[in-house]
Amino acid sequence: MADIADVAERAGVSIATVSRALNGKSASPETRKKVRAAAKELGYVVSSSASSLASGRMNNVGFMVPFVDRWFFTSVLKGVEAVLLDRGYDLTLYDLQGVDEQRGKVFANSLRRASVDGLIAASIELAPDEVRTLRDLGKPVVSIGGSIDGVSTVNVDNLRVSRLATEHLISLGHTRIAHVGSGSALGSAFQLGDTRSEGWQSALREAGIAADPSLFREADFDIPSGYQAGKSLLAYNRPTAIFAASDEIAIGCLLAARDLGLVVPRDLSVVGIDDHQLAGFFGLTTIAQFPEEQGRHAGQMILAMLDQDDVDPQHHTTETTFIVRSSTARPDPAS
Amino acid sequence: MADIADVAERAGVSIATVSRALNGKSASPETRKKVRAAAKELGYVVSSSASSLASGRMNNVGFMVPFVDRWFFTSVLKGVEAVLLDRGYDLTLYDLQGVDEQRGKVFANSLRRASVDGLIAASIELAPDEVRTLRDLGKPVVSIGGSIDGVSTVNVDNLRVSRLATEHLISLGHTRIAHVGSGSALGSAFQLGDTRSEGWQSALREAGIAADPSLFREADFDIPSGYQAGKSLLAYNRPTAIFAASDEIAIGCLLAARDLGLVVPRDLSVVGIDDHQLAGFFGLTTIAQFPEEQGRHAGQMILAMLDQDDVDPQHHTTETTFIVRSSTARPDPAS
DNA sequence: GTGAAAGCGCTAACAG
DNA sequence: CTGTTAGCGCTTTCAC
Repeated sequence: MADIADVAERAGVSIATVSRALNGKSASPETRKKVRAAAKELGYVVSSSASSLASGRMNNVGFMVPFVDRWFFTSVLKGVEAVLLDRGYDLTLYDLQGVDEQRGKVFANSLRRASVDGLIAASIELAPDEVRTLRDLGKPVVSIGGSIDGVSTVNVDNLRVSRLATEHLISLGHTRIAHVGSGSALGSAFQLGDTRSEGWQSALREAGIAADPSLFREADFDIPSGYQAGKSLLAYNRPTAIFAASDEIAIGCLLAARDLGLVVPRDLSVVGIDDHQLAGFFGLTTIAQFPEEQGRHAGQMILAMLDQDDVDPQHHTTETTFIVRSSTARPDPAS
Repeated sequence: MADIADVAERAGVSIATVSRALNGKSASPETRKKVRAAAKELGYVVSSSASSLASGRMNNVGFMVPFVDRWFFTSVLKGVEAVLLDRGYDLTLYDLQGVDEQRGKVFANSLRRASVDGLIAASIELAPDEVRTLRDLGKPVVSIGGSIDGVSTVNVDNLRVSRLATEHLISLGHTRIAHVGSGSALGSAFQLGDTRSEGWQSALREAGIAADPSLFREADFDIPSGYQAGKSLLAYNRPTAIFAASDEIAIGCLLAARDLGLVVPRDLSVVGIDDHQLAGFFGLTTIAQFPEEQGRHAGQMILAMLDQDDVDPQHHTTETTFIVRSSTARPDPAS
């Protein structure tokens, strides 16, 4: 591998000049041309470790998620990656695989080892000392889908969204409205769904309807889990409507209803959150939350923080869109 | 940040000893204990760039995919990540986002910059000179879902699998058997589906059935695209069976059939490949190919190559399982 | 705008 | 088993 000295020799300039010319620092146009040519001829590429060691910049951003194989996270990832690649940054993925304890490992192994310039955490509750470590290291953090003290965030207004969804069902005349979302299990370490449960409860309360605890089910944010929850919810003394904390859960409920011989929306109304790729195929009424857009925004935020250090924490709320399809209707008076 | 010298001083040993003690090289148990203690007290963590610069090891493996938001790739990713995290390796994600030209960029920006120790490429056709560059750099490569000259591979026997799927339909008595898969568009740069088309053709040929070109449709490997293809295939002069190159395509076809008022499997049989999470819900007959397992295997392969350099290219074929559900049956004699 | 030189923090011979 | 000593390849003052 050709190194910077080879390029310098070939271009007839000093090592320092090569470094500057290649990094867009002060250098005469003419020198720059010579250097570029020499570099190309030699097939020279900087050594990232040498460059990082000398400069302290890694050109790499970490992205931490509780799961990679969920639509929401994959979509966010896509948005983040698009922005980063475009700016020549690499993306290091930390997939916690649903095991919160992995977080400590990742911190010890990678983050503190300073192998990334910053961190984007999606639906993850970082511990205060982790945040402090990162700040002391001068590494910006942006959190998606959850707020962490003193950290920039990209979010949707989850409380509002879940109230909206619930109110939609109420306004159609439903009173037995169930909710499938995440409880404490994942919810605490991974900031997933508690706020949505609150929205459900508060909307019901304001409508003068008591939130029936027997109409709540916990579920992971995927289709099989939504299916289980749906089956259990619809087996006996069933609700006329379900507010699911995600489209994947909602689709699971729809499939459960189908398998139980229920007709949607006649026997059951279902509303989700996301606007998942499949939502349209199932006629699912939902609230779109554009995760890819959230990812792009988070990516831009962190790049901005990298460019000009110490920016104050920013907070961005992504807009949502209510999409009414055919999975919700007035309750059947006959039933 | 405390550095290695601080630890050395505190432990009362030399810098070199600290390095060795912490890296599991020769060091007396007692020294090791002292050093560990000192490191912990100071909150010391190696600088990855310094360590990499000196050792040439990055502790990082690149993972390249044409898309992140497809079930297959997400599943593979999950498997790879599990193995790597477990061994303390980081994973750098290169998401080409369906744009093959991104590959060149990634090569220039990251791979040659030597920021990874090796590369796992899923369904990607690396150019010969790219492979050569990597080999010259001493960086192992493993390819998943496609074979590249002189590179280790993890694969399923795509030809066999697609023949199997087609033969299943033939054995049920179908003769108008359509295929939805990938054509040349993505197929060439991203090794996705051409082999599966071949399997379809050859199985038909051997059964003495002419593969009708009008019964072939190209599709991306996702549900919406499968839906489009299905709609177009089933609109007019329709086949009695469809072999889809992936479950997502197959599910798209199933949804298209549903929307056209067709009853599966009475009016139409559909078989896919994957055993996608949703396959069971749709009663889809399919051939399971365990992508997560493929990912784990690829991860182990590359770790092995990293441990003992210059191993000969290995080739691993993952087993598949035929799963018959309710989306396939004998053609309806009435139609 | 350009060159010389001092590290960045660690690992890997090499002696002992 | 441990200390000494070279670098690893680049960026960045500091002079000029």
